[in-house]
Amino acid sequence: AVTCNTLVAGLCKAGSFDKAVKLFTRMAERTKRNSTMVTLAAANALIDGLCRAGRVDEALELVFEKCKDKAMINAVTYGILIQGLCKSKRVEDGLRLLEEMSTSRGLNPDAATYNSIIAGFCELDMVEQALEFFSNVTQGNKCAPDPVMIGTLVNGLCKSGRSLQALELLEEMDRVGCQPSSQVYCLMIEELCNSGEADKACKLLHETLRKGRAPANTGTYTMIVDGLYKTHRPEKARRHLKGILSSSLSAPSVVTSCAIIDGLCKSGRFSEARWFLHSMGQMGSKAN
RNA sequence: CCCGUUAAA
Repeated sequence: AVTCNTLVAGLCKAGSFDKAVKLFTRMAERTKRNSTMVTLAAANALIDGLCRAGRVDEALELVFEKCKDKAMINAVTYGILIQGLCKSKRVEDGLRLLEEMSTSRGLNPDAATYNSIIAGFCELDMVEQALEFFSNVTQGNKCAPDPVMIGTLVNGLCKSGRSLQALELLEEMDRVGCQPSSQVYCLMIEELCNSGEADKACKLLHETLRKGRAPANTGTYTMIVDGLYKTHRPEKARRHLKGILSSSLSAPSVVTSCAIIDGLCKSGRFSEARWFLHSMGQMGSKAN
């Protein structure tokens, strides 16, 4: 039965609705007793498939009108519908559903569901409302700040040209022990470089290296190196690059220093690359 | 336990 759930979900994602529905009905028929959890997961996958196909209203109708069985609705069902609404820019409807699920069904929204709302606001260029919603949820102890929410907000703020505010949020959340994925740091660094704040980007990279959350791709390093020399005096650029060599608890890894040298070479700064290699030696980092 | 959330290459 568990594999059937996964299968239904997979068929939906692959766009084969009919097959998924067929499988689902066969599952439902065979279900003897007490496997409501199992078919619930499959039903949710189907609802999600409908939403992703842009058929949110059909999904809503299915859940709230055609389905009399309360056991076939859980918090994930609501989460899916709320996401569906938000993705079709109907955040207000999503909020209504969010309200309903706790007040009239006693279901608790989780971080994923709250995040759908935040993402919905961002998509509508309503970052201000997204931030307000986020602080209501977290300050009101409904939900702890979540790494995904931070990612959503950072993305939203950056996309609306407020990268410095995004950085502030990132730092603030870091202080309360909430850090997003390395992809989000990657995005943040890119945005900072593009808005002439390569020095801040470099500092952030330094932080992520210390925390083991550094972006893994070399493109990020290239951007920082390029940005540093483009927007700052060479002395300042060197100081920032040196910052990565020093003051970390452990020496930078071979991949880190390689990536920096790579970035210097790719932007044609060969003498700077030689300088960096030399500095590495002075600071006790070995090249390979 | 299985189903839903943001994100770089």
